[in-house]
Amino acid sequence: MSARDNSKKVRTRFPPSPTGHLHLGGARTALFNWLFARHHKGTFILRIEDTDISRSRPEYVNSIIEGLKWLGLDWDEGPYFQSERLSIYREHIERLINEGKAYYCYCTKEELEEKRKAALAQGRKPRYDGTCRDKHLPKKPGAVVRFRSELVGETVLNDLIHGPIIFENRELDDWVIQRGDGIPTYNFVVVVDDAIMGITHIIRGDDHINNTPKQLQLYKALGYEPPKFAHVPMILGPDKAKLSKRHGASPILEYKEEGYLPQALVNFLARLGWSYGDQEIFSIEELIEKFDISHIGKSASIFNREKLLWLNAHYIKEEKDEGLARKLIPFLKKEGYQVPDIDYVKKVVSTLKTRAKTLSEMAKMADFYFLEEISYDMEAAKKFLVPDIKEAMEEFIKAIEKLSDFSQDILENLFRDIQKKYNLSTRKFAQAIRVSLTGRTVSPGLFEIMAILGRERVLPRLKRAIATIDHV
RNA sequence: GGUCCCAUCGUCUAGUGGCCUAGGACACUGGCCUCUCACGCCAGAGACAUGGGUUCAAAUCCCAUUGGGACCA
Repeated sequence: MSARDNSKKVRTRFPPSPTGHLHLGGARTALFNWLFARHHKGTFILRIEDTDISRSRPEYVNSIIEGLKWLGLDWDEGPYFQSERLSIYREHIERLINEGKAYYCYCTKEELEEKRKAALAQGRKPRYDGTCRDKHLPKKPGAVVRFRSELVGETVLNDLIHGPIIFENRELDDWVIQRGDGIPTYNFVVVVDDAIMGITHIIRGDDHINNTPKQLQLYKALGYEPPKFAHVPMILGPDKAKLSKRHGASPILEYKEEGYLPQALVNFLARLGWSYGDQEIFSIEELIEKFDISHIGKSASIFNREKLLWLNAHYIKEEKDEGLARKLIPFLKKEGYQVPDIDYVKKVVSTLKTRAKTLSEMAKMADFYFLEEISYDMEAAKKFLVPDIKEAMEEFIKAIEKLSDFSQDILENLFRDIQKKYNLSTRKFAQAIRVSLTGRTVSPGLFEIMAILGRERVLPRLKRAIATIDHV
């Protein structure tokens, strides 16, 4: 068969269950699988694990897909839906039963609960006692199907990240592979799908390590060759507990809303658990080229928003004005500004890109470029819009009115001359103008602001500032 | 409770027995640049969980302890 050929070509998968949005942990798992597949020129598969019908929601499927797309993680096959593959699972269950590798079990929940308590009371381990194991019971509504797991020996998982992990078979009990309602269980379905889809490498969270021996025994019973496993450490919150909402583990798409760039997130996620010497910044191409499982660490990592922010700032600085302007426009609109043409936004962006860490932050900083009438920060106005600068301001205005060329250099020369003439400190005069134009004491360079705003917006603001001097 | 995993600066990490007086990055502190802020540049502080081994030599190998996490119930 072609199984041998297939074993050469890498096939990975990302199998989210649509019971929630795509979060950081899932996104990183997806990224690692994607990178591994791309690195080896293999195939990346998307599979939606929606067998839990009660908790699965179509809107989560959409959200996950959109999240992956935004990050740029494209898949070559799928999305497959497990809910459409139930007959495949049923066939496999029947096969196992016929071969005596699985059996129907009539034990009720209550009975099992009692046995569990009894075992616990006697200091024994609470595991299935094998009541129905050798009864060869026929199918019956409500009966579960259990896997006949091995009683002796050991199952070893040769993990690509952790090395060999040995499990004593006697620690495993006859676990349920199909519930009373006829729905196969997670550990069963995963194995069947991965085997049928020819998955060669499973990269997943190390919270699955303890599931693996069960799955390994199932591969064996089913006669499929198991894939290679790489169990990646988890991402924890700042309190070292499993990452949850209150840690900022918001859905991936929320990062988009907050003005993060996908490259930043990808770079951040890649470096969380994986490293390449001292390198911190990686383009997608570089990640594909350099990614390997052997440099994935073993210990859990904590989500560190500061570093994400730094990376985002980095990619904002790196992005071309044109592209950045396009990305910024939705954020400007969200702030309620009237947005003129893209050329104007491009200029705005060029002055803000070293100052903002996110696009939404940038939009907020940009208010004075778009608002018709700015509002003063009262402290700033009180401090800098003072009588001392009034005359100089008036002369500055007059000079500007006469200017034929409203460019940065000209404006700066003019500013210097007047500042000297009136013996004002650069700081004092500049801050007065800054407050006049932006309402604040912090902004991009004065003269670039003026050149962008243009004379028609600069003059009224300066005049208004003079008028307020007497009132503040 | 049982099983399993993990352990280097606050955080992400480099490190695969001698190159380690432990390197880089974020954050932090100081300085330079400067019209403010930011960017940039320079400098600084800051870690091998503990205890035993093994070895001429251990962050690195082994064992125990402690601490964290996950899975199964």
